[in-house]
Amino acid sequence: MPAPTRRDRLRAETLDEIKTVSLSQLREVGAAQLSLRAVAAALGMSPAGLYRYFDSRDALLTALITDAFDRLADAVERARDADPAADVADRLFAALAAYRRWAVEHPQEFGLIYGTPVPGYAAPPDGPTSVATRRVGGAFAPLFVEAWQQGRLRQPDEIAPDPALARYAAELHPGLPPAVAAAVLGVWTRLHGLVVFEAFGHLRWLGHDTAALAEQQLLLLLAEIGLRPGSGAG
Amino acid sequence: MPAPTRRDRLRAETLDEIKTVSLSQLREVGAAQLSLRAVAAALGMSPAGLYRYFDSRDALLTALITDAFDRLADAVERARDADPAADVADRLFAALAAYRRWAVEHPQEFGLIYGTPVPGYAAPPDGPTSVATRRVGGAFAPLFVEAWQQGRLRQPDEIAPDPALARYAAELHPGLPPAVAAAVLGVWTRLHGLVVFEAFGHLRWLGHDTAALAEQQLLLLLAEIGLRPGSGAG
DNA sequence: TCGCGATGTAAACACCGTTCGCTGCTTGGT
DNA sequence: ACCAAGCAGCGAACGGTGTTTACATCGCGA
Repeated sequence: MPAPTRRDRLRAETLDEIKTVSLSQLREVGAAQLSLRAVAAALGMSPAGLYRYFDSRDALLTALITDAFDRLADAVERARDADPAADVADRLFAALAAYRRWAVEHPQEFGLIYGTPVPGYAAPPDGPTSVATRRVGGAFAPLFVEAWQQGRLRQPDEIAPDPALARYAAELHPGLPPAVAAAVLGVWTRLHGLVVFEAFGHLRWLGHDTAALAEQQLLLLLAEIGLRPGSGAG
Repeated sequence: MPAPTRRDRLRAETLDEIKTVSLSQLREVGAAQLSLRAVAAALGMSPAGLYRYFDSRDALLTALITDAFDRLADAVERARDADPAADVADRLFAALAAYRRWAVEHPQEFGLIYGTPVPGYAAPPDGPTSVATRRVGGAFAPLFVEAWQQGRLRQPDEIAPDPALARYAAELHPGLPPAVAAAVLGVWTRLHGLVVFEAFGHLRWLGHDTAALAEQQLLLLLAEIGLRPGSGAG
């Protein structure tokens, strides 16, 4: 591994600058209105110069997407591990709340990663976005495994065997029952529905402050799998 | 009310044609890539001509949005009322499944109405999109009221009082407990999370056929409020 | 020091949404 | 039956976009 030359360093800096400026533009005007020419102008560059760093506007957006995914996953993991000694129910609640909080505070970035997909485009299963998606889900999973190991995970009476679910369970933890994997998926998707509605403004007709409502829903979500935060060991 | 003149009829027909062509373009290339010039060309019109029917591209998209909302609500209501004599649990399952099915079969339209919002734009509370949103939610609500009246709705032990929730409950049915309103909102948002993930391809890493998984999740969703479809009166 | 590849630029291309001024045609009233 | 008014539609243009191309310039390894 050769020492990074001066030019390499400059290139890395410029690349970072481009992403920083693009991100701030994204936050202001949204992904749809993000303009390469405006980004270039803010950098004091010509529009064509950007093409030395990104093949296309889509490539730039893809980079922003994976970065945003990472920040979301970071936020969740940080909340999850803030108090490692806390009860697993409290840690899971903190993780869910962090997911919601990040989305509400960064609606543009959340929309970028979880919003309307481009019709023709299918993310390659090994591509950066797929990896990042699984990382977010993976941030929740250990807590479910832990709660299951403690015998505190309420599981549905019957669960039809599903190959995809079985594969996912095995991937999460050896010997993990598919029902636990279903719980991970279930809580994640349900959390996501609430968060999407709130972050995208589809709950605004309910009232301006939906934070209390959201927290209530999160508690109900956990109660359904038998976990009750804030009660020592609920 | 004067009889519609010939010009009125032609105008209505053209307006319909514009929306039809736009919709098919939307389904092909997505909302972001929908081009007025392409729509005009497909109609054998000049681009400027479209402006006699819609003030702007956004106005056209708004019309498409409200139409899509209506079709979604139609699909849900049709499934709900397909067998009015059926048990309420079965009818609710049918309604939820219709919501999912419509989204999966029309991802572009679903994305249009529930996807990434425009950053500056806030839908006016009395605007057509807000009305349409509530109509979709309103399609589910009567079933919850019915199940509650039959005493078959499992309610969470405790539910913190929330003014927005209380207002919503009163709006749905006089004397309805806020907990039931919370159930409506809860089931709706959770269903939505599952559907968004599936329709937007965020579950594709799980496997290609997520239909079985989705149906399973719907059943779990209903089980959580005490309803079990397909069992006479579960 | 030379030469090459990387960096950046200006100009152009094709497309976009939108506006403006104009031509006909439909319509309601005389 | 005719005429003025309004509506539908058009071509041309404007300012914007992403992207490509040909050309200059600079940093670096040989």
